[in-house]
Amino acid sequence: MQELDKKYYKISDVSQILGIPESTLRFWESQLSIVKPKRNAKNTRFYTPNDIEIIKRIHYLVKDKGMRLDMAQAQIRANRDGVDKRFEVVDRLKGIKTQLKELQKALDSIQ
Amino acid sequence: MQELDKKYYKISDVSQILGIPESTLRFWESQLSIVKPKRNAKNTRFYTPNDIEIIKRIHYLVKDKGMRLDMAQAQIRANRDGVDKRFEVVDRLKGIKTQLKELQKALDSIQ
DNA sequence: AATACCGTCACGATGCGTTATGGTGG
DNA sequence: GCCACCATAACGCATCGTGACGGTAT
Repeated sequence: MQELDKKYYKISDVSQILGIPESTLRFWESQLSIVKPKRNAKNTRFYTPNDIEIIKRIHYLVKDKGMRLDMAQAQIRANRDGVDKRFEVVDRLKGIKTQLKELQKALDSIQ
Repeated sequence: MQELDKKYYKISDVSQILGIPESTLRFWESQLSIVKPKRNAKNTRFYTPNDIEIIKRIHYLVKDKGMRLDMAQAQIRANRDGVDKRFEVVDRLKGIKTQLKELQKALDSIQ
């Protein structure tokens, strides 16, 4: 996995890191509302590591999954909920794990 | 859910049932290898209920999910495995359920 | 004759991305 | 003057779907 330790990246950096042309990054930004990097006073884009992660995901959905741009965006948005639900499930499983451990202890203590 | 009790359907039936033009059904068939309805001696298409289910799924993936036709097909093919894996998981969970029930019985029988 | 299929081909719409142009700032 | 950025628009390409045509069978 790529290390993204800087706070902000220029479009040329993102292009080079992800192997996506700058023109494509600009085009995606024009089509999607999910990627809106910060700008400085001179209107230059500055991408956060999180921006880059989102772009990476778009690239995956569009190139590998064959999704349309807007649907990829919808998918990513929906996935926020999906991820949250997964965390809920994990939490419930953690609870069950605790119960099972207690059960095991209880069983061990028998005889 | 729609009842598909006949064994075979003509293209006009499928078109009417799914609300998809015949031309589109023919086009999809020309592009995909996953929908190849049987033909009679006169070359007329005859769709099985299973064919119709697959077409319904294609329609969902392409229209609702925004996938490209070929990717929708790939997804459906991959999903066969996915479904199988899910069944395996269910089987394992059934086994665990049985074990837990036995455990419960064992616990109940203690004092 | 009218209807319901068939294949093929041409056409148009849309989505996607690149290229070209001209402009600004360091 | 060079370079990196910007916006905008024109362009090319592929995908998708429809419509039209002529042909065959009932």
